[in-house]
Amino acid sequence: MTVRTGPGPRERLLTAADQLIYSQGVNVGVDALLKAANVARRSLYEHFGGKDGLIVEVLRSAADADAADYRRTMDAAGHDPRERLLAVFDRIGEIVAMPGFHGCRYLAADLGLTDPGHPAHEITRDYRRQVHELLARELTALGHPHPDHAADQLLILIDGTLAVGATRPGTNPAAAARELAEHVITL
Amino acid sequence: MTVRTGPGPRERLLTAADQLIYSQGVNVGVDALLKAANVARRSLYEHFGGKDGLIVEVLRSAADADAADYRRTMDAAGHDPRERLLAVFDRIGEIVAMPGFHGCRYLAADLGLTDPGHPAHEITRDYRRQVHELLARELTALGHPHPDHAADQLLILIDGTLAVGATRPGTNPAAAARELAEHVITL
DNA sequence: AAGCGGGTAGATCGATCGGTCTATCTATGT
DNA sequence: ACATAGATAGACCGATCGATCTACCCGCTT
Repeated sequence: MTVRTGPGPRERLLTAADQLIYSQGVNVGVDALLKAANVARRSLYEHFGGKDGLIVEVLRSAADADAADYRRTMDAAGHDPRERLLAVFDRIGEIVAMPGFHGCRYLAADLGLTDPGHPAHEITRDYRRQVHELLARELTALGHPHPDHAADQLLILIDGTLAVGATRPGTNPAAAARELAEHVITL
Repeated sequence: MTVRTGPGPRERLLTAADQLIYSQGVNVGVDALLKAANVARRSLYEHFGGKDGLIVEVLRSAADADAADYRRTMDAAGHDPRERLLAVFDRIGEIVAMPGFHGCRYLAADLGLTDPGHPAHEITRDYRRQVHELLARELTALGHPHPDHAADQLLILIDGTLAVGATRPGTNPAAAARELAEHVITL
């Protein structure tokens, strides 16, 4: 039959760890993760080799989801590269306003994992490169003279918005960043 | 005589913790802090009441020092508000380029201390308010129509620069941010 | 000389950390 | 019917966490 079978331990661990690691930081205890996922201790080490492996996999799938979210956001904004880029900042405005938001999870992971050799850093680096390329592509389509440089600037605005959104609640950093993004785009 | 007496245990703990907490994160062990400061265990609890008290005091003194650094940077740039504001981004460029830099310590503290009630959050919040006011004052002197809003934007650029400087080594985010800062100022 | 406050050194506490282990249960395939 | 793979529950490991405690030592005042 193989029906009515809910998500397996690997899936449950990933989704539970995704939420718990973001809300509690990368230093959450293994016990808390297992309890939240309702998974046996052994399953964690079978599927991920350890806590670090789980962290890496959580970040990887989150990065895929977030990159897809950006793509979806841009596609929903039509074909004009200007609109597609500005839509990203509108979307970030929504993200920052979501309850429970408290900063960029990738920056949090990088800051929380002291060891520079931790494999999680590669994931976050790749994710940023991916977003940068996403932005640069639109800027190129826009005919921007320096798409790479402009993408750098948009990335600064994005990271700044996420940081300010986490640390200065009540303000609307996404709207302020969007204005600057318009200036970056308009050239 | 009371001479030739080096810094006391409180001073040593503060300076050692300042470096160690930034380089290792707020989760450094108490043992590591004591060892780095060459201080008896008891002294920590006598002077700061515990690890949390030490963290708070470290952040407070660091915030004072950083705010003073911003003021000094602006004063060294002369009296023109434009020059004074742009000098901040040049200074941030230096900071980001310093060996061992790996992000804004205040954001790292906020992200590392999960408990929203931790007293350290008040310190970081006050620091940001302080910087915001510093920027807004110059913008007002510049005759900017919306100094508060512009200060918000400069703060986004600053936080974004620090984040990108930490996560995308090799790039020069301060220079890119400075261009956008010029646009914010020029109105 | 005596007393005292501030400092050091280090044992010790219970809790928790990440990780390994054994034992048991269950569903599947043959 | 039986064997096997995958999952669970939970004991257990050494290490480390933050914090408390005792014992000692030094320099100062009186």
